Amino acid sequence: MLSERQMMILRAVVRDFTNTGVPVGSKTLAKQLPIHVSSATIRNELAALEEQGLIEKTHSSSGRIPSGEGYRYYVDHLVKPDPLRPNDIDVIQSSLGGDFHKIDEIISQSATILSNLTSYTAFTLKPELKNSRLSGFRLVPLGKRQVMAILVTDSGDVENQTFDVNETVTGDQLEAVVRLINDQLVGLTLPEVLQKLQADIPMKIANYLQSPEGFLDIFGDVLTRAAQERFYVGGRLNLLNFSQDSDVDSLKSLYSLIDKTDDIANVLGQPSDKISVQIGNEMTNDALRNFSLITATYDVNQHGKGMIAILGPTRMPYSRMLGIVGAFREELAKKLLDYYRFYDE
Amino acid sequence: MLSERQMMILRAVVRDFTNTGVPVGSKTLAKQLPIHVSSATIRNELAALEEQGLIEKTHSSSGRIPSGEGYRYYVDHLVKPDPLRPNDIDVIQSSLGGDFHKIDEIISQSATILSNLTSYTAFTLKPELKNSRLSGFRLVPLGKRQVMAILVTDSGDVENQTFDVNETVTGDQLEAVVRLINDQLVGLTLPEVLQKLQADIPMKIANYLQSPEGFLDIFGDVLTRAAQERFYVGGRLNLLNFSQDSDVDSLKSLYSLIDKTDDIANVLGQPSDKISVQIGNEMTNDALRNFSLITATYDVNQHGKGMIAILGPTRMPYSRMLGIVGAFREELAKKLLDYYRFYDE
DNA sequence: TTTTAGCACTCAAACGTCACAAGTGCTAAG
DNA sequence: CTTAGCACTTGTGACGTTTGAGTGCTAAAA
Repeated sequence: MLSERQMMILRAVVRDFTNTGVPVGSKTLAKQLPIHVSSATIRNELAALEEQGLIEKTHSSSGRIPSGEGYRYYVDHLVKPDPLRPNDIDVIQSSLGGDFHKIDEIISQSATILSNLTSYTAFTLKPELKNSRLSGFRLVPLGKRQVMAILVTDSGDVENQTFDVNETVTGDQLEAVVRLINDQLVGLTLPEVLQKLQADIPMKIANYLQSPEGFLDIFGDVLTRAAQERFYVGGRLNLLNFSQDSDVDSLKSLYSLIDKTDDIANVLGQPSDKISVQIGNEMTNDALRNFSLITATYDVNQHGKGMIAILGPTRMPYSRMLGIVGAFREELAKKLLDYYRFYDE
Repeated sequence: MLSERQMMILRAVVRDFTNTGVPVGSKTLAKQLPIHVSSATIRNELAALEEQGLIEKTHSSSGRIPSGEGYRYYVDHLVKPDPLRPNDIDVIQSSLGGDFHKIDEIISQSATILSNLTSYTAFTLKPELKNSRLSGFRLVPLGKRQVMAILVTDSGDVENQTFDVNETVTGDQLEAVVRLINDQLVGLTLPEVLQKLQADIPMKIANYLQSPEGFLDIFGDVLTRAAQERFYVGGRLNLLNFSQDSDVDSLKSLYSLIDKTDDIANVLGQPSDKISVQIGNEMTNDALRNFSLITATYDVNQHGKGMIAILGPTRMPYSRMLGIVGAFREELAKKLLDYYRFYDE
């Protein structure tokens, strides 16, 4: 249990250290704090905080820096999100203000904006597609042997893929297959479609194609891709700013991490309505030891929920970052609702 | 003009320095060289080479390192490509052996292979499309408002893009436009198509659509993208290995350079049948000061020529790298000819 | 004329010493 | 409970020394 004064001191330690990067000592704190106590008193309190594992020393006679637990306590109990700076508001307005023709453009642009605002690396994830429905399927013959499969969902997402047909398949056959798919599967959610694809569809298709496996593979492929969570990353290069003393190896593993959709999904974790902060030492991945991750969901009502996140050094100004993430999720939700309203009408 | 012995010494200096990274002195050279002379003699020769600007000292009493001009002389006159290591041959065979369904897959995979072989960053560029021809165009209505434009070339490339039609356009109108395009433009090379698009096509289309601008934009867009040179990059992260003392800024500019197609095209320069080496100081871009670029074309007969390149530190083992690039261009050409043979038949 | 041994000289890198500044813990008095 | 005072610790940076690799030059040898 911390006293009021200890909280005040812990808050000051975190704020000072995240701003300057220098371990903070008792004298500095005594000057900074609103209360009037001597540095010796602060020293006693610092010792108490260290006792509880909230702060630590870099060497036996250094000032204090927050420990992982200290950051945790700070973000859980002591921090309060900063309001946006006027300048930041401008940036959001102007970058998100234009006309977009695809959801993906908005989401991808958002990653860029977030990374610009924070000067960290940002991730955005479009609203989950689990409950979007198949609204159409086409097979378009392109030439001698190539066919393009196109899949459209009711949320306006389009996924396509070209493939080779190795045997001679007639246009009539293709049309029959397309009609079958559209009759049987349109209107179902994507997971439902995937399920049906395992069940009765193969037999029905066998009426029109002698070897339906190849086709089913393609269809399953493009379907999975459509249903897959789609990540966008902004400000990749900003990671370079925080690689202490050019530790190339950990940088490399960091980059391979953020380029793998699965891994990132794993790290981001489950969506929750609150803005969540993960401190480096709390994350399983070793490459993230010196980083913190702030994640938040945004809510587009019946169109589902998406996620935004920023990845920066553990030593980041949390109040400002929480302010940015909090405000941006709202703006993004608004923008997307606008977009859907236009698209649905 | 260099004497035989001077050439031998320069070659030894470059080879030793590219291997060890340490400035090389007269004693080391005396031991290494096949001829039997004292270090003092070598010192005299080194002074002569320095006189000519081919080598230099890092400080007044250090060993010698090759200058930009020294590297140039070395690659122009002294180096001879190493034969591939058996291991490298295996890597190429197994990575390029499988079945590919798109040219782009082969080219992109090639960038990865090259970067693995060299542990540098590799670029690959698919055979130029300037003389490939438009072989088909489709407009596929996807839903209330969305339409997908698909363009196919005779080399099997497919390019597509979805767009919104803002007014109510009937399926008949779309079909008429598609028929017009296919009648008038199929069989022409892509540059020819682009040219016609500026000339008489707009008027003809105006017969079917009241405001053809939007459509022409889309068509031009997807056409340009199809005709555009397409780069693939492999081993991006390897650049991190050569950033001396974590010079974050130059690293960043390096990365933004290689992510911009236009800039890269610029740096790679014009194709030439010989394998070409550009030494850091010869390149205009400052971020490349400490790098060298080896580029080579590969030739797929009537299907045009493409390019491969590797970017590594100026201090790279040129003989080995030239061997790899030389061998790989052959393998790639063979593979592509195989691919086209299958596709064309 | 070319090569070589010898020698004085240069410089980076490694190392130890020293003083300094910032900070701590502890004690004893307020 | 707070604070002044003090001894103690440690990173940092300045400075001088030593060491080793390498150079240029000179004069003798080939």
